[in-house]
Amino acid sequence: MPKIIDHDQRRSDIVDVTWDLITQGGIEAATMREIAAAAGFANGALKHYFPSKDDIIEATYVRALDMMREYVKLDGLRGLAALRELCVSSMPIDAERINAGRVLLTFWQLSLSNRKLHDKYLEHMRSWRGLLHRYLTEGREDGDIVTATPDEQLVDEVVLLNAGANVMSLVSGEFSTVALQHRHLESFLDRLTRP
Amino acid sequence: MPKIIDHDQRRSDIVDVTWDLITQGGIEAATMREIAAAAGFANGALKHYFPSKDDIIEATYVRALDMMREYVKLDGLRGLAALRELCVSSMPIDAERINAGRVLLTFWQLSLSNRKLHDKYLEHMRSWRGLLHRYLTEGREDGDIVTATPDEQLVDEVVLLNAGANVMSLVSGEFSTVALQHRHLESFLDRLTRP
DNA sequence: TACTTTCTCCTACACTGGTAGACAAAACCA
DNA sequence: TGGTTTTGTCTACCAGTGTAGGAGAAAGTA
Repeated sequence: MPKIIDHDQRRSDIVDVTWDLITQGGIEAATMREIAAAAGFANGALKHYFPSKDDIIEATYVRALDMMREYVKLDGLRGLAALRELCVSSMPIDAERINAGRVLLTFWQLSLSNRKLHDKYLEHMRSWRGLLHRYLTEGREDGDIVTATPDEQLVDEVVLLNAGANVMSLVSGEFSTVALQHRHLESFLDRLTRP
Repeated sequence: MPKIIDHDQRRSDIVDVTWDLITQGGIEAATMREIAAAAGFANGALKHYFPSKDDIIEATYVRALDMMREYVKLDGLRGLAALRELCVSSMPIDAERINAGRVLLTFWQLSLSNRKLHDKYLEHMRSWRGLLHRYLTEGREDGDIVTATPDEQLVDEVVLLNAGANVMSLVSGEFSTVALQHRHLESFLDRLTRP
């Protein structure tokens, strides 16, 4: 019997390395040779864990979407409080999240010519928007949220602000600061509580 | 004397073609051979008009930024009216502008590893934000804009909404519709007129 | 018509990418 | 200890890429 390797762990390590490469040098830096070298292997070693490069990329994409979910800690929260937590923790407010934004930017582009990635993103959006809708509804039930603006518009506004913040924190971070992001969110949340 | 060619016209044609290729297949589709073929030439014909591929890409980038400026028709407008025009016409509200968003998405990514492109974008942002600031100031002078929210925050909100809309119209256009974009802007502009 | 300059095409070159396959190394079981 | 199967290395291949250079075509002038 041969050497025993935890394949899932290996795959996870490879995705870690791919993530870092994309973070630092974009998708162009994530070549098979680079990924293998950064993971401490020679060129052909990855093939036992991923059939092709596309599979590595896809796994890294899934990691990015999962990570956005993991940031959110909603233990027991509901309504307006949950909404606040969801919004704050999905904005690019620290170095790690800004890196995640870079990965996201990469995959937005890839998903425009890759149906599988695109479908994954749509599913992610559906679930994220679903959460936002739910907390808005709860907030209205609790009487905390009383604005006349329809929920659909509110949800979309959060999504646009989030996507915009992810882009701008990368591309013009000297203008779109973290402090401004917090102000945007406070302004948004404040509006919810007024008719 | 040889055949007379308008070099500027040629360069413009080449940029047109490159634009279309990026629009349809992303930056990967814009290879020298593809660009030449789509422009009706053979491989080596481009070299008389652009020294290298990077120069074609850069020229296409400049075109993208110029296009965003050209959309805006501010004949004689000032203050709140000018602000409205500036906001509306820079959102991805039709097919052509959505295509421009795709080009923008490509260049956001490129500018992360290309100082020259990055500087160009920062300059563009500076001028765009400057315009927004100016119209906000005028609007306050005219008494149309009375909100207590500071201008810096308002400017950044427009920028984030715009960037987010550009991304989302490409990646999840079925959620972030053009109708919603108009609603976001109306909501934003309406807020300016209230304390 | 002949000449000169520009433009265009074609081929080639150096390089990089993903992928496949042969072979060596390692590790566990009998 | 020996054998078997996985794991890892190395080399090679093929398809692309940007770029350079040379040969020919085109076009205007003398």
